[in-house]
Amino acid sequence: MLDSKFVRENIEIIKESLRNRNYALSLDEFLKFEEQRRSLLKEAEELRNRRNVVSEEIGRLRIQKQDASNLIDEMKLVSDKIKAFDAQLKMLEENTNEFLLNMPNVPHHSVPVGKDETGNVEIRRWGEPRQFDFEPLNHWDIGAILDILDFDRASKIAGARFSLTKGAGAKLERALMNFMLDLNTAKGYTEVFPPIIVNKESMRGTGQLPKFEMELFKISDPEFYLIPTAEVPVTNIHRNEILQEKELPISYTAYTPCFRREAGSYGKDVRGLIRQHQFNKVELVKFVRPEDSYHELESLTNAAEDILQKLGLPYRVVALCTGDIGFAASKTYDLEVWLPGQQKYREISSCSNFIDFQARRANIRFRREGKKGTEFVHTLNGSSLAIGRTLVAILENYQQKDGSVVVPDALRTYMGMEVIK
RNA sequence: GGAGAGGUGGCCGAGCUGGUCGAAGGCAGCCGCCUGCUAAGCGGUUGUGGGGGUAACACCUCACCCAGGGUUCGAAUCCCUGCCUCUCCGCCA
Repeated sequence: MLDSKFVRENIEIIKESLRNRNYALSLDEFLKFEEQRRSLLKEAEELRNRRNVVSEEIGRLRIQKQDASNLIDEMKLVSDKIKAFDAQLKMLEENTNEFLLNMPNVPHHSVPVGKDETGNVEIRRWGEPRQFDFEPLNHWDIGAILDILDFDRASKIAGARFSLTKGAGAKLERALMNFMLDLNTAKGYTEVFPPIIVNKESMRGTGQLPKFEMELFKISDPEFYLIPTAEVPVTNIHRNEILQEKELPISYTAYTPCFRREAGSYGKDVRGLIRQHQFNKVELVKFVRPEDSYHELESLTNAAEDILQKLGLPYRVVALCTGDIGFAASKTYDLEVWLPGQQKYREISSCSNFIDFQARRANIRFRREGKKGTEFVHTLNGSSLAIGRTLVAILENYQQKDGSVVVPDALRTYMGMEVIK
């Protein structure tokens, strides 16, 4: 969420941001309501002040056993007026708040301007796509040959866009989680295992609600949501807290299942593991001082890249442009892994700096050493990595002519085998 | 699922027969004094958010005693709803 004062005082910046993000939001109504709200607030507060002063006087008179009925009558009227003001204020506040909750973050000046994913900019590449002396297969074909992926039965159990891993496939999934968590904790990230069902406040805190309800699985009675990413529960660990400067940066890593409706992606990636309603992911989350956040974004992105490098998977780093960047993010790098089955780089991680956008929604602040008052922290997160897609990348990149798959060196102790066949 | 207790400032803890309560007292923190150092002791001070104000402070004001409603001239205190915590019984991985 943006600061309403910031919006009021920086209309041009906001307008440009909305234009670059392809958002058709009019600020005029917001500014009008904001103006009304502030002038009403002032009047209402003056009346409250009057009531406070006179009520005290009434108390004094009663102790002295003097008559205060005329003052009480007057205050009845004042109280009625206050109620009327409050009702109006409440409406205006709901309007402006609703507006702010639906307003996206302002992209950092280093974010390339562009209208969709074609405007994204490649920053660097690592690794060379392997040259095959045979026609590389898709991961679902490899999975079928090795009998480690079973989509038919998964759809019987749950439905479309669910998967079932089996044998070495299931073990590979577990090996990847452990490998990633071990690597992350060795870098100083604290491992947490949070709830994967959360309340509305948490979803609002990180920005999924109110705007993206359609993308979430919801449980009613009682009302809960399944998390679409560990970002939600982990960032909300510190909701409504004031942290000490010396505690920062706080770094967490978490493995969780993730659940997404994938509404509106009907034609996309219908086969295979790429786009599932349920998938596993290891996430990195950081809480940092404002002046450190862009530097920390680089460090967090490097941590995610390190996993790909240790697995020997070729990838590239892409800076998302203003038209493709997420609602809450001020800057995002996507990591895209090479998939021989598709002859394409596909997203496997997304690392973002949210600056104070989530912190303001979730009310996560910190106090500077020796200074009065509080400031919002900056929050960041990134996948390290999406497990299912990593499994896809391994199957496709390490496949052999005979249909077997070589286990990357880094995973052999976790897998207890060198080849899946 | 049944029965009960409770949620107050960084922490502990009073207030809860409605008024002078942003809230006693203690601890912790900060500033100063004192003893040759340390400890103890003495004095002062220390919440968050909004609005106004200032060059910036100061300052003025409103709100906040789990959350949301209600009663009242006035609510931390009374009433209702929700959430959470704890104890006992039952049930269960």
